[in-house]
Amino acid sequence: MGKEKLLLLDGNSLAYRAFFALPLLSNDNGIHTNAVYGFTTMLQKILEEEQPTKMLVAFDAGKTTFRHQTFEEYKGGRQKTPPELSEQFPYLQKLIDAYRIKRYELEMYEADDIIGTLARQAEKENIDVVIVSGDKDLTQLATEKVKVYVTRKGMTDIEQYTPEHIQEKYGLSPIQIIDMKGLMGDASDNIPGVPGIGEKTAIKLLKEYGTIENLYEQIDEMKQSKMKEKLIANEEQAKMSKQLATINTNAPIEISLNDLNYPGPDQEAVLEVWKELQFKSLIEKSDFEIEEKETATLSFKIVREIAEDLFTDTMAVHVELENEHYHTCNILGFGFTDGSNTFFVPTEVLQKSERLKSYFEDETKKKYMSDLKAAQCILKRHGINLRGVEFDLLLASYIVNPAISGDDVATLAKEFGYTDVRSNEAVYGKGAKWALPSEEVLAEHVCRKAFAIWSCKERVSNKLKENEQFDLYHDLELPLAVILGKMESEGIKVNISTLETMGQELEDKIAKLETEIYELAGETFNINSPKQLGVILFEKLGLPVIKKTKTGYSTAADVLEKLKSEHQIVQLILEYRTLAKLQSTYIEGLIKEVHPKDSKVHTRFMQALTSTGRLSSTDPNLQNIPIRLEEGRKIRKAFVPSHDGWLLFSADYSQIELRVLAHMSKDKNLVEAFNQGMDIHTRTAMEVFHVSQDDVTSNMRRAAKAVNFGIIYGISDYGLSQNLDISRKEAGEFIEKYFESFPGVKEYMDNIVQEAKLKGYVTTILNRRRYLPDITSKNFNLRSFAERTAMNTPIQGSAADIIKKAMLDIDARLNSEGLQAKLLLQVHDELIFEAPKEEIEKLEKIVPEVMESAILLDVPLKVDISYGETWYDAK
DNA sequence: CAGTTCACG
DNA sequence: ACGTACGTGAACTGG
Repeated sequence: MGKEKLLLLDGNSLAYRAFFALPLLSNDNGIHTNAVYGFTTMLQKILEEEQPTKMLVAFDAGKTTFRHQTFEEYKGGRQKTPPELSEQFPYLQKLIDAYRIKRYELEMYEADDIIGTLARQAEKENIDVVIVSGDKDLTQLATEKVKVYVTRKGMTDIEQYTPEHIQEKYGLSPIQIIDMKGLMGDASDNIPGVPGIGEKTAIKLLKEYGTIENLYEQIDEMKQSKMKEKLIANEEQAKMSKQLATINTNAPIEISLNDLNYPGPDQEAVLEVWKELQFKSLIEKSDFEIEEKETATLSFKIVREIAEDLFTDTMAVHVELENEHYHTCNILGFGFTDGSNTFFVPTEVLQKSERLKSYFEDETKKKYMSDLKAAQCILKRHGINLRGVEFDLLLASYIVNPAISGDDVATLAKEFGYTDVRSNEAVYGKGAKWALPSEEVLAEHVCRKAFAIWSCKERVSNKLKENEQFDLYHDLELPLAVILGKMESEGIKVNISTLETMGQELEDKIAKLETEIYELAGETFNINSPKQLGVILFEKLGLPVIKKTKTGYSTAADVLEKLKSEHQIVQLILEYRTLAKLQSTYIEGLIKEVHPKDSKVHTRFMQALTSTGRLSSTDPNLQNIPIRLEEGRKIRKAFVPSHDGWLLFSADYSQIELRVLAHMSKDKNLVEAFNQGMDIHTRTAMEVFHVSQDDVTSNMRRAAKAVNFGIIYGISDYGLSQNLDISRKEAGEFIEKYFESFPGVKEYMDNIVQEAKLKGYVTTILNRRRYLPDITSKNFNLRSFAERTAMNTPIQGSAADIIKKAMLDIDARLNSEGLQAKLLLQVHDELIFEAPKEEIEKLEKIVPEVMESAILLDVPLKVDISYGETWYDAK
């Protein structure tokens, strides 16, 4: 057997050291990871260099130790362990266990004493010892056989304290370190020492006298000095300090050297912890075999004839799509598994087999999927009504953590520790290189996705239950996906010729503006290029530079607005921008999205994307169709009902976010304002400007409105000053006055930021979560951003909860009333329907009633409705 | 593919 | 002292 080597680590001091040495990293779940990361890098390095045969990480047990009996204030005045560090200890322990390294702590003793005791025992057995710590306290243990390593700056930079090194550095032997501390004290442990004696003096004295005891025996011979007086006056304290600094090498440990054998890491377990903490760089460069190992084999069949009993009662089902545009693309195949039987069904079977179709439509056959909405929509195009979906990995993952990015099964499954799915890119290639692989390869890929869904279901569901989010997922998002799918499949009709006519007119106007702009500029250039435009405005024409971007001059609208009076060209550019935007995005862009078959646009509502719980809309985005300016608003004339004799019907929540704020903050004044049914901006103006309702000018109301927005966004004086174009001081005064009038809001905002710091996340009315790891950042910008987010997300997210719930309720109600009216669009606080004229009267009553009672708040919800022949007229 | 701008709530 | 309002998507430029 080779030479034994014992490696002893001081867990607490290393964790502290790493925590303060490294920036405050965190994973997607908002758990901070820097201390564990630093510890890991140090550990990896030391394992490689030292190749120990025995190992132990020692921890401090509790607050009080035997040293406190000597000196009550030992380690007094220490800052409490920051919560960002405390939360890391469980992970640190998990990691150490994964390495199969022994951990130990002992009541009333510190890690130092455990280490000292074991070091001396090992020495007697002629075993080499290496001690690693984050501070120098342990250097007193250094001998011929015991090396003490202390980490410097980073974590992997190490200073070796051998007796020779200590001799060189201090001119003392290791054991004299204790005497040195006795004389000079140690501020971090609150060891007093002798006041007025520092490192230099202590070393000088010890070189002469050897030990504190010896020094005091011979002190009479010392020549008179201030120092001598101090030493005499503090003899007791010096001796006590030495005692405190002395590591106990005879601690009553219940662990022996034989228990410390180190068998090497459990690589799989270590990787598991690294993945959880997202130590991506470590995973990549680790020589652990796991990442490279072949994914576990999965046996599957390719099924072309559907037997009667092929489908079991509960299965994971995956519908593989050509691309993300599920309203237009093809199905590539189907994967199924019930955990023991896994098979692939080629797309063609859909035409041939009634059984496959009825399986999808059979409500009693429970299906676990990922992105049920996509499957529902594409199957609908094949005349199939998907039913019985009980689990959706995409939605469940989103509820667990909306920050999880990526919507393919491989990425999602990975989040929950299942890695045996290849990326789509690896299977198909990307961009121009995209190609269908052989059926065998495709089948395996699709089957693996189904298997991944099956494997993750339990874990994700448990996580949801643990977070008390199962209801949000199961009773809100899951049924909502079905409704959104219906809305998307239904689509909204677009009158292309209306758009084309508008496009013609725009083209003329844009051409005219172009010529005028070139004339005023004295040359032609690309007006759409901020870079070229900047040169014209700020160099050639010499206009004052108001704002800069990273890359040059800002030519954004708010800047140009301020330059209007400086030069005629500015106004023309603003007009050009407005029209060019309409033309490219809303005329040309929209026309491209109209399906020729039905003259409709079928947007995709992204249900697992935003960090607040809102939906988003793409291809086309129907949530940002112009309305604020009349020119743009006319675009809405092109959106029409899909049948003659039908109308578009719109219902929108009035001030939903401020009402949510009133509810959540319970601010008396704000609640009262809504209960009285007042115009909230006017009311805010009355409070902030101390005037009566009749004396509120339109400017005051405008300012008050901006303040209200600011409150929702997580107010800052700077932001408000930018918005209102006033000084920061004035903006600050507005805010102050607002908070004086609505103290409950102030209190709520303070509390929510506190809560976010404590828990690492904020929640909405229906317990949707958003993690905010940056809330404890030392970086002002990151932290401020997280604080504003903490204030905004519960408001924006709760409003999203409310309208989502309303969509479920309205869908149920339309069905139960047997109405033909169809919900088509959602625009954050607004629902758009189409309905036969004859149903309008009913809708006028039903829709507000249902929306207003979706979730009951401490203040009433108010819904305004309108309808007309086009979306434009539904105003 | 990042940066800028601008449309919406 | 720090330098931004919150949440999105699309079009365009230019490296």
